[in-house]
Amino acid sequence: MNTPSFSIAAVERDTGLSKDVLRMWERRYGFPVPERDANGERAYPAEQVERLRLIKRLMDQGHRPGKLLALPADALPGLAPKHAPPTRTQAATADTEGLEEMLRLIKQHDANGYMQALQQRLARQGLQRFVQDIVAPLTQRVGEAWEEGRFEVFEEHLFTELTKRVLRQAIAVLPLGTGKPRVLLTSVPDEQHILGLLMVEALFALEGAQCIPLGTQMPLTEINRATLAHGADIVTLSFSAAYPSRQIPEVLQQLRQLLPPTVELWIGGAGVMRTTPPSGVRQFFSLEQGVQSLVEWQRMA
Amino acid sequence: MNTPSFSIAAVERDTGLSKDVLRMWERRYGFPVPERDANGERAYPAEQVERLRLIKRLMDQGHRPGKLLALPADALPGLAPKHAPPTRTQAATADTEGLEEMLRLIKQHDANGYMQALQQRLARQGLQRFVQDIVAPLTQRVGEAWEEGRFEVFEEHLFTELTKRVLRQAIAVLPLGTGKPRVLLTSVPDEQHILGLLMVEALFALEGAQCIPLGTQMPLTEINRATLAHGADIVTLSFSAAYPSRQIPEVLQQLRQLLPPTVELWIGGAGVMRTTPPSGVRQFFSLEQGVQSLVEWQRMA
DNA sequence: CGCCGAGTTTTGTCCTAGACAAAAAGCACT
DNA sequence: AGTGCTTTTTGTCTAGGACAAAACTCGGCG
Repeated sequence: MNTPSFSIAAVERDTGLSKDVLRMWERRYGFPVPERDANGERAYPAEQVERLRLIKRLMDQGHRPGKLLALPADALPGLAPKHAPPTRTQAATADTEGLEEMLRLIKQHDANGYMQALQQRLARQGLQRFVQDIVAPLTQRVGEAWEEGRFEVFEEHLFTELTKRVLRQAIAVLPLGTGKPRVLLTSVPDEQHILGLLMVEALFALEGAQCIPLGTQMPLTEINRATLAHGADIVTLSFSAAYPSRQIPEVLQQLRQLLPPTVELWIGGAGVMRTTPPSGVRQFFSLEQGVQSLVEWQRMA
Repeated sequence: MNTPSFSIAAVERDTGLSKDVLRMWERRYGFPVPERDANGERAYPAEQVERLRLIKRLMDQGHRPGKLLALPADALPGLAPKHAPPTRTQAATADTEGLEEMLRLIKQHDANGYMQALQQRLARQGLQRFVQDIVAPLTQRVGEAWEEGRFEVFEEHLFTELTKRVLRQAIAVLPLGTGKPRVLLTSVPDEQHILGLLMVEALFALEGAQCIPLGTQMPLTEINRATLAHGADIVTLSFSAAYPSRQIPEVLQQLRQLLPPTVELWIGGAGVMRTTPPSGVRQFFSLEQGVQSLVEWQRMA
């Protein structure tokens, strides 16, 4: 046979759909219907995995599983995003043509060209405006492009990796923060996106805050330990659009319960737009809002 | 009640033990024995989660679950690592005292001091020796320290995050690679450690290779697409010691089957030390070995 | 004394199938 | 167009059973 087949664990890895869900769908909707290997275990042909991947992407855009699974395979690629297109509030000030040009560089896999374009803009505009006018809108556009199927996963990865580099580099050369609020920046397990946190870190560091970057995927109990060990005043988490939003309230409540009450818990990112946080948790819808809160905090102290 | 309790999903998140395993252990060994909430679902008290976390760490050191679960809770912390202490082959040339000093900085949570120490050494020694004599041994020591319980998870995260920055920064200022082998660097899903890949990238870039860094956690089918899109000659993966070694052969075989036969597949990292790779996959036990192979490749072409 | 092969135990993952709660959608009624 | 209620949809949890692969143990042989 020429088409390799995937175990249920492999499909979970590649599509992000849990084993439970895969089995449930098979039972309920009659798709996917994997073959069985010699041990009676599911063996998914590559073609079904591909279709599952597509279904997952459409679900992330607001489509419902029941509808998608009932649809024939060839009807899927034509579907448009379902939830309202994201607001483009910042478009007025942004250099739209320049942004599109940079997206084009990524799309052409021109890593060097993209890096140069970034560096150039950083040098010209300074870090603050670079973050707000370039990186943030770019990230948003890449997210949209991915949702619409115009970007491959690996193109998004390349974009993320290169952009992270420039941001980290820019942060590294800032004068070391020694100022008032000590801010711990991280994300919870299963949330691996860090670009948003880096943007926040850049802006916070510019305001003189002392940032403690812990990377992604910290277990909640470890976030608490780190908070105590570093004497942090604020814990900032980021949730991307890809994070399962149903889990957010539980996670936040749990963490809020673990942390000392005097420590503030701030959250932001595309993933928190559609949820209301539990009490004692502060939610941000934009970078500007976060910076404003930081400045307020500093004035209060 | 003052001790928050964890759902089975939360325990999976925080300990890394799968739901299946948690239920299995309960059935077989009588631990953990969670309480039940109103719906009859498991609710793990914080104390049991803590014990599970400890058990997991000891398992990663080579202890067997059956033994650990039979042991009383207070006997666990005293256990020593089981598998032979890693070889310290490079110790001869390394500046042992300096390394220990840097570890101490991390242990004291002195992020700024650690960054300065790193930058200083990078400037003094140059990138190549910095990677080989400082970053690689440091990473190894942090791994050992973590295994022995001398490092907390969040300390390891801080170390990783700060070290990544310096490395990325150093790579960013290298002359842009345009040379012969195009090398794609990434890791498979569930493998989030990237420090090893960054070290490889630094050394490869110094040899004039053109590196395409895609970050971590690429689905296998996406690795293949990226390879084709970028026209890569070599795909390099890294497996950390934390990666479940039982899954490595399957993953490699799958990927080898997906990739065009002309594309080489190179793997390295602490996770591959104890496994034999399938045919068509090249395994590296040290950074030097990787660089040597790259140079050979260049001579052949 | 060390090494190798066979047998035994340990251990994780997969399987089926049912139950239920939370979220989303539909709908009636201001 | 909004608001509150009912129904449908959907994911996660539960239970125990089966099995294969890995790890350990032990006997025999060089």
